Amino acid sequence: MNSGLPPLSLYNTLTRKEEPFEPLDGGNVRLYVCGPTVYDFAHIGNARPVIVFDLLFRLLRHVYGPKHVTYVRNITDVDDKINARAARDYPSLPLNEAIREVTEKTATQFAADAQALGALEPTYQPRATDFVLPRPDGKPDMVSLIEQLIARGHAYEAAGEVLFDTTSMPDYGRLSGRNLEDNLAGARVAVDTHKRNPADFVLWKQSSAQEPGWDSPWGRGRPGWHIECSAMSAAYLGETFDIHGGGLDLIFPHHENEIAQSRCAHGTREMARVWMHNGFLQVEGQKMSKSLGNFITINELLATDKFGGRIWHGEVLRLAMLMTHYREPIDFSVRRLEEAETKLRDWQRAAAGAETGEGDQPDASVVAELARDLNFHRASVALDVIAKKASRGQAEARHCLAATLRFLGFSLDSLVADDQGLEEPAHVVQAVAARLSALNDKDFATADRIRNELAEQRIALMDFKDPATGERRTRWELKR
RNA sequence: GGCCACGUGGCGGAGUGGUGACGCAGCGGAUUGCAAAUCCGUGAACCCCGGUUCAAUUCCGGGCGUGGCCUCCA
Repeated sequence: MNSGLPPLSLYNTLTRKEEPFEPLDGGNVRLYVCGPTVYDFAHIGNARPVIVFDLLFRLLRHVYGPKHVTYVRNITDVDDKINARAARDYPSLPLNEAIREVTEKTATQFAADAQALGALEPTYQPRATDFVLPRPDGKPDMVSLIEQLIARGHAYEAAGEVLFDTTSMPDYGRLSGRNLEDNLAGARVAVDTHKRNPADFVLWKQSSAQEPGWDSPWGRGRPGWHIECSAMSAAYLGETFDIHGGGLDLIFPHHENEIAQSRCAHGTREMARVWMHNGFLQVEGQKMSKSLGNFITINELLATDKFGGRIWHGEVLRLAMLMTHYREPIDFSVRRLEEAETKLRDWQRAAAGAETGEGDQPDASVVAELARDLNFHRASVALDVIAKKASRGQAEARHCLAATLRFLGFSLDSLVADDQGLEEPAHVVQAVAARLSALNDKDFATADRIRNELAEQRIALMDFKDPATGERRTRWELKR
């Protein structure tokens, strides 16, 4: 099947190698990525996995067909940070209502951010709170998973909590390359006395009357940090699926513990076959942190002048992220954004006027580069070759460039707009004609005045020679 | 202290056991009344020290530097 399409290979954190990708079921390729905890605006570090795994989603859809790829990105709406934020921001509301305010507002903002970054919506975006208790539809849930872990001897109750027994799993720590002794040696927090082993982690914990909680076999409480992803991935993708993604910081303990929970609860040999992790961001050479004052949210970048004294388009941020291979660290800077903007504008200029339609296919060489572990940078070099041809006037290349840009998640007019983006282009057309007429009369003062007036409306004029007649003609674009 | 990444020209960044793509910026030129846009051309780099090898930026070891993780931070 799919002969003629490039072989796809992906780097697998589990094996520390790039491997050929073979889906378990080519008719349903399954991808899970850890989504946001909705307690505050997402920062630009959070934007990277959104963009990287969107690119993977698009590539998989291209290779296997849009109907044959399932992408799940969860929303974590139960967390102690959410509780704290709710109590702080809505002190007059009952906690549960306050929590709902916080999670609704933040989830909506996140969806808007993701869209601005050119990311497609995942197939499913489940919320953790819908998967705590057993469900009418019988999909896996956290309480049932925990019961299963206890029944199979992988978890135990202690001091009102349910804990995972890490010694019950012989290869616990394989993903992160850790063993239990490493964790012991590095422990900097006093070991909780009710844990049998220092590395054991919480599956369920008690809630006080003031905290959100669900009635469970172990009393009123709430789920531990990791169990939600085990439940929601199983609910939509099954016990074993193809790819699990997230940030590098999640390898340990989150993904390690997810693997432990899912495999032990289901009695399977693997949870996901391929584990992919994106690298981290620094900002202007320094770690991003609130205390350094270089903490920047996606929304601030898109809507305020906080970074570099101006706003930036979401697609510029997208390209700025993709310029560097997804596993490499990125030093985020104004200069990087400027370069991304220049590049995207060049591509859009070269694609201007292209006719696009439904059945358009992206360029094969670009796809082939992406198939090599999402090597976007090499793909962009291939795209530059096409853009060069397009800007020389090859209509076919222009068409291909436009289709490929769309495939990669970029629009054709985010930085450069032609008359479609303008309500009344007639006055521009008129002004351009008047200027050309003035130029013919060598009336440069008038011509420049018209050009300046248009510039104030963010309309830039560019003269060029008609290739056929040699006459001067003028092109214009709306700068955004 | 333990584990894991990363370190290529001013900047971004790919890649390779055999004298190092490409992009941005710079510089020179064409075009232009001037600009912008476009086109052509161009200089410049593989953290340090050992080892393996006929040959290392690429493999191995050590060092230095940066970053991440080390039990509730997605």
